[in-house]
Amino acid sequence: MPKKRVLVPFKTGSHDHDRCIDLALAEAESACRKQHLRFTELRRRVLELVWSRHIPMKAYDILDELCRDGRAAAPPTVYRALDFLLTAGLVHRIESLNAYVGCGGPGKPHIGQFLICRQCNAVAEIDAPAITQALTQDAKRLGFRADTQTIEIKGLCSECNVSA
Amino acid sequence: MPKKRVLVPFKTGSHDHDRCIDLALAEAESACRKQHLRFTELRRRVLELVWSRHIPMKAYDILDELCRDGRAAAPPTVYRALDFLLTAGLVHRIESLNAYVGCGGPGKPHIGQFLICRQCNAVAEIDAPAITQALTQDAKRLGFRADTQTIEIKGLCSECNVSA
DNA sequence: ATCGTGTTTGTTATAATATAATGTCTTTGG
DNA sequence: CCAAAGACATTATATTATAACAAACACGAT
Repeated sequence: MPKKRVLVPFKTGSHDHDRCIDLALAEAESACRKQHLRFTELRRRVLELVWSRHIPMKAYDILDELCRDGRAAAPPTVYRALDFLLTAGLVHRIESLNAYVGCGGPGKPHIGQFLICRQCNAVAEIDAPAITQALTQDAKRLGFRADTQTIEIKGLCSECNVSA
Repeated sequence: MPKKRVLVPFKTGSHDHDRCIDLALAEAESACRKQHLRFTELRRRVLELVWSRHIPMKAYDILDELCRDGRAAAPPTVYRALDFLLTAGLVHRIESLNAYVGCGGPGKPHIGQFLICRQCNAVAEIDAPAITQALTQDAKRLGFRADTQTIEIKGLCSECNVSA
């Protein structure tokens, strides 16, 4: 079984976040080229906005930013771009927040598990195949064929834990 | 470690569903009495509607039913009742569907994991402490103190699997 | 019993999230 | 270059959820 990995660690502290963004955009560019998907200016910008912090971004916040860019933008503008990014495996949707985060392991298909800090909203993405498989197995025992998993854990990240 | 349990099995086939409802209402009644919570007529009716099928119910569908009852009802009517039932541990919210299902193990605190059929929408609730604990443990290794978990698996239930 | 207090419900309004439908423009492959 | 498909713009509307305040009700203390 593949080993557990931390796909996106908590990054609440200061770090060179421009590098995170640049890396994500470069990976996206390359992933899209490989799959013959069009990584348009709009999609690139939306992905950049999703990655603008290590916290989930809401669709309407992204919309506001696009408008601030001076771009003609309405809800469908954002939702279409997000759909594309979701389908391309470049972002994940956090169901319990109606919000979106950048995917930490684009290219390699995986089922992400998310840790979400109640306090600072920081999100970490991990990939624990043992859990994925255990769930799939448990489901199978009930005759259920699992195809997608939504796993979102809320709590306090290490920094907020200390300060709480 | 407590053993894995099926709290609510798939019940797509025919069964005496009135018994499911009656049982759920009786358990709710008793749980509320124990905790000195008011199980009002409205709350009882909303719980009954949540349990009306083994599929997730949406807030506005519940609202429609309340109106059909002839009751004065508006969105807050439903959301307040649902909040109460959620807090009392009598229903669960399915985040990925914005919908609600009856809790299969009220009284005993637990973290439910949900299996949701894409085809017929049937939902089963299981309680697999091994998974809950593995996730809590993985989180802990990142300094994250988990307090709630959202686990929702989509796929095909046994019946839909056969007919698909 | 009844008064005061906190809880529950009613009511109106509005916020937040998401999609439908249609037309135009752009890209791409032939 | 042209045709077809894909991407984007635009308008309207559907869906989900909460804020704010008033009225009704339930319960304990007297």
